[in-house]
Amino acid sequence: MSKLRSAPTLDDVAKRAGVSTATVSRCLNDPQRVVQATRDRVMEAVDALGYTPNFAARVMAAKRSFTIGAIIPTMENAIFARGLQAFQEEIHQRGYTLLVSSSAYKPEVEEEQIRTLVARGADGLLLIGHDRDPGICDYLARQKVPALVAWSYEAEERMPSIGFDNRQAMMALADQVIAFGHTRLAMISGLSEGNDRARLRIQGVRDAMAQNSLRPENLPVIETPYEIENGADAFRNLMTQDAPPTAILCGNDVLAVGAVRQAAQMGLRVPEDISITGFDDIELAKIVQPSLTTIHVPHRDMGRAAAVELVKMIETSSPGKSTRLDTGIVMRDSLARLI
Amino acid sequence: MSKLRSAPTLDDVAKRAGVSTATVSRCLNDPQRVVQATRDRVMEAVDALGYTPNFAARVMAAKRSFTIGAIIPTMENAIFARGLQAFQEEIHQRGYTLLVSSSAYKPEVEEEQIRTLVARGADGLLLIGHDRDPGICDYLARQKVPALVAWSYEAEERMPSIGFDNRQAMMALADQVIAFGHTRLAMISGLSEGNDRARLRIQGVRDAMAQNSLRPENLPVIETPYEIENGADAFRNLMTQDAPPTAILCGNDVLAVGAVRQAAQMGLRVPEDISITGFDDIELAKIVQPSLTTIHVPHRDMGRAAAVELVKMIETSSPGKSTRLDTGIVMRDSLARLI
DNA sequence: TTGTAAGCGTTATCAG
DNA sequence: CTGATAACGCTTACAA
Repeated sequence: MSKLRSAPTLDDVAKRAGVSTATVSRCLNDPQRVVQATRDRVMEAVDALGYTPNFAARVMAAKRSFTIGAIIPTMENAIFARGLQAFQEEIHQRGYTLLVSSSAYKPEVEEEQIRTLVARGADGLLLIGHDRDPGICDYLARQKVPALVAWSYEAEERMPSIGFDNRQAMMALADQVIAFGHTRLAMISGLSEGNDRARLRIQGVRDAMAQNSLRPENLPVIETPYEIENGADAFRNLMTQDAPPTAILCGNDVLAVGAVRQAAQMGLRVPEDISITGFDDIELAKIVQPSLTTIHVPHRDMGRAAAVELVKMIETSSPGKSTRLDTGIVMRDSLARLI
Repeated sequence: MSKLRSAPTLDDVAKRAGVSTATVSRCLNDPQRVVQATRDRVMEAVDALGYTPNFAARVMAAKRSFTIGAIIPTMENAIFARGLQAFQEEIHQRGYTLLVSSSAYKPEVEEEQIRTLVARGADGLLLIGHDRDPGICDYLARQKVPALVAWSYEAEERMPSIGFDNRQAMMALADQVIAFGHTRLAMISGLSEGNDRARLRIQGVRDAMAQNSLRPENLPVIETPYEIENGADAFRNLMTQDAPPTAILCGNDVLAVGAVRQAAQMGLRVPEDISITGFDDIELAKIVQPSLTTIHVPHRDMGRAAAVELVKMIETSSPGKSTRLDTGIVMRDSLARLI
């Protein structure tokens, strides 16, 4: 009948300390509610036995997991790494643990992950971007699991968000490009379906063109997954057509790096022969040659702010409030001034 | 008494389908054990109610979580990203979910994470490298939680491992460097304390020197955390001494990239004035100029193999067997031939 | 301040 | 093939 070297339980600790399980539980969760003497005895028992509370049991009883789930489109490239790290540090400080999973940019995978995380008792969820099936928002509302959107800011959306204005950021950059005398623009974008960031960035370029009397409908746009190779392919594609562009705006730094490399491969000088811009300002942007003119995104600030807000939503049952962070243009070497 | 729009439970489903909870449970876990007719009725109820099983309850009852935990030193740079992604894909295919956390290269954090993951009912653990307190291995053994080490191969260690021979890989590279005529070597390493990969890579360089009649004790080694900036600082340090080296071997690509950038900053040409090598062959290695001569590590294969092995350990209670993967030297542009 | 005992939502063992 | 029912380990009223 003896549990052969299995994990010690509350009961074991209670017995060894000569108290009830309730008291042990209190010692662990709210130490002030038990007198010093018993507390000492209990704690002694706890680490004599090497006791660790069983998480599943705790979640079931408390209906609270101190776990926050995050679903990001990808872990492979660095886009989300830094912000997530900051998010993690911040919630950890507040006593929460982070569960990360990646959806590979697939809506149906994201949905499955959301359900999994909720079933696992996540107290709150961090999601990327606003584009998703309303049904899943209903689900979250019904389950009363607070969710916060990051990497995108949109006050009018149903879920609160912490991020930046993707359209406006890209519009500012395109504006700059045009101010430098470029009139033949092109764009290498991420897949815009189900990805509001990608969609809004394209829109930003178009809006800048319209504002500057260029014809947005003439903007060549290639949509492709965010991979270096794809950026390279798209670049070749764009440059081998008649009247190639003088400036290519890329949906993110990864695509831009691919474009820069392909340019070198084709014997084109950047930015003398062709200007290329990025978005995100990840580490790569500084390292590639020439270094990338790009949009700086405050990854760490965003992660931290998201953490603070989400924890607040969880702990006060507040609906959550949206915050818009600023981005800025980082001028480096991949954009040429024509005039 | 009505549960106001709370998550539906097994009981709710059972009632709606007019069966017992046991039957519903069986429908979900082992459908063959219940006849088509009832199964249909149950399934209808399941998705009419939008039922998702409560994970904590399931874990408690089944003592099985279909969760695998992985603790990696860092998520910030790309070193582990690719391998982990492959690992995740592979276990997901086998019905497991991955829980990732990062230890920031701190042994005490890793230990805490291990305990947390075990408390959460992880069925198995993926750990990086062999260097850790034996106490924690005892703990894992006592809890009967299988653990597998990756990124390092060492048949003699207590835990089974899937990885490569860090010493030998680095030795081969150093050998090549020496064969190219370099005699004044230096090394920029990661912090070797608690990091067997770093330690063994240093050893590899020393062994190659000894084998080639150079004096290993003369090798200048700077140990520093794996960050680009640190690689740059170390490089400056090394190059501003008397009789600077002609080749610097870096503990990984991140440090090497820092060194390359600092070289440019100091007006030194790579590889004409100074040769620099990396380790890992992450994406960065191809992008930096000049591209990095480095050690290629089969990240994805390693991740996949680790997944297969760990799941096997979990499902068959086998002790696990170690596998050594091959690495290779990738010759690019950052290493010069002197003779 | 501490103890008792009723859940929490599953799975699994028996019977039927 | 299906139904009761006893765990699983913890939290939390409620009592003492």
